[in-house]
Amino acid sequence: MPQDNAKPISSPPLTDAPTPALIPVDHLLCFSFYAASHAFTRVYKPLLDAIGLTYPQYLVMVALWEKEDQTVGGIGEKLGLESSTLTPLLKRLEALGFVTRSRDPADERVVRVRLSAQGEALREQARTIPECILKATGLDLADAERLQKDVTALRVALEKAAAGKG
Amino acid sequence: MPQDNAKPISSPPLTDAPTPALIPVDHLLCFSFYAASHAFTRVYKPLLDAIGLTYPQYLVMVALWEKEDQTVGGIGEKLGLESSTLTPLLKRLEALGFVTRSRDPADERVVRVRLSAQGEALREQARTIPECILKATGLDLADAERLQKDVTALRVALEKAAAGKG
DNA sequence: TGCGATTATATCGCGCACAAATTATATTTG
DNA sequence: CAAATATAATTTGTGCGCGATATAATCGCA
Repeated sequence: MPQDNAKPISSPPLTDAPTPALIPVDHLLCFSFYAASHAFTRVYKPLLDAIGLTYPQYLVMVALWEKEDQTVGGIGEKLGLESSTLTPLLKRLEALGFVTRSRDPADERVVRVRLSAQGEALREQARTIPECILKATGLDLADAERLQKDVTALRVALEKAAAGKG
Repeated sequence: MPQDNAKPISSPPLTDAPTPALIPVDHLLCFSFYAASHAFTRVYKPLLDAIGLTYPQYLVMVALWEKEDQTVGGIGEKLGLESSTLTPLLKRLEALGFVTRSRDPADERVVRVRLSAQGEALREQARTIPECILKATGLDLADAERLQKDVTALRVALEKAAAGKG
C-alpha cells in the first residue's frame, strides 16, 4: 500500500507557517506565480504564432514599439534579462527582419537595437492582442490594473531582497 | 542624439476600432507576472543552491513531500508540466539520489516516482525556506494568502481561455 | 482472439534563462 | 601616455519548457 500518505489531515491552507508545516505545492505563493506566468504564455501562444513571435520576443518588440532605439543593456534592464539571454533572441528577431542591430559609433561597446520597417508594421498586426488577453483573464480593466500594481510591488520587494542577500 | 522618439508621431488611420493605446511593457499584466516569477526564482536561488536543487526541482520535491509516491503524469498535472519537461528533470533528481523511478508492475506504461531516504531527509534541510520567502515578499501571512488565491483564480481563468481556443 | 484506438513515458529539436568566462572598447589612474 | 580597471556584449555550458513524434503497454470491441 504505497499510496495513503495524502497529507497531514488538518493542515490549513497556509502560505507559510512558523512551525515546519507541510504546505501543498499548489498553495505556495511562488507556485501560483510560476503557474500563472506559464498560463499567460499559453494564452498568448496562438496569438503570437499568428505573427511569428515567441512570448519573450513579443516583450522585446513591445519595448521597442515604446522607444524604437535602445541598447541591449537597456532592454535587459527593462525586462530583467541578461545580455546572454538577449543576444541570441535579438539575433533571431534580426533574422526575422523585425529589428536591426549595429554598434554605436560613439561607443563601440554598445549595440543599438532599432525597429525595422517590418518591425514597425508588425505593431499593427499586434494591435488587438492586449484586448484578447484582458478578456482571457476574466478581469475588468480596473481590477487588472490593480493586480498589475500589486504584483509589480511584490516584484520590487523580491528584487530588493535578492539584491540584499547577494 | 538618436534618442528622442518616445512614441510614433501618428498612428496610421485605421477604419475600425478606437486606436488601442500603446501600453508600456512594464504596465502589462502579463509582464508583471513574468517578471515576478523570475524574481521569485532569484530569491530562491541561494536557498536552493545550499541544498543542491533548482527551483523546478524544488517544486517537484514539495509535491513528493506532500505525497511520496506519484506518477510522472500525476506530478505533471499538479505542476502543469509536460512529460517532456519532467522526464529529464526526474532523471536528474534520481541521479542526485533524491527520488527513485520504476515502472509500475501493474501497468508497465506508468512510472512511479518515490522519495528516497535522502529525499525524505532533504525535507528537514528545506524546512525554513518558506519563512525566508515570505519575509522576502514583505507581505504578512493574510495578504500573501489573499494574493495566492487571486493569482490562482487568474491562472484558472487563463487555463480555461487557453483550452477554449485550442 | 485479435487488431485498432488510447494512454503513459520518453526522445528530439528549438528557444529561453542564467552563470561564468571571453572579447573588445572605454575610462581611470599612476 | 601606459597600465589597471571598468563596462558592453558575446560565447559556452546547463537546465528548463514545450510541440511533435516515437515507443510500448493497455483497452475496447467486433
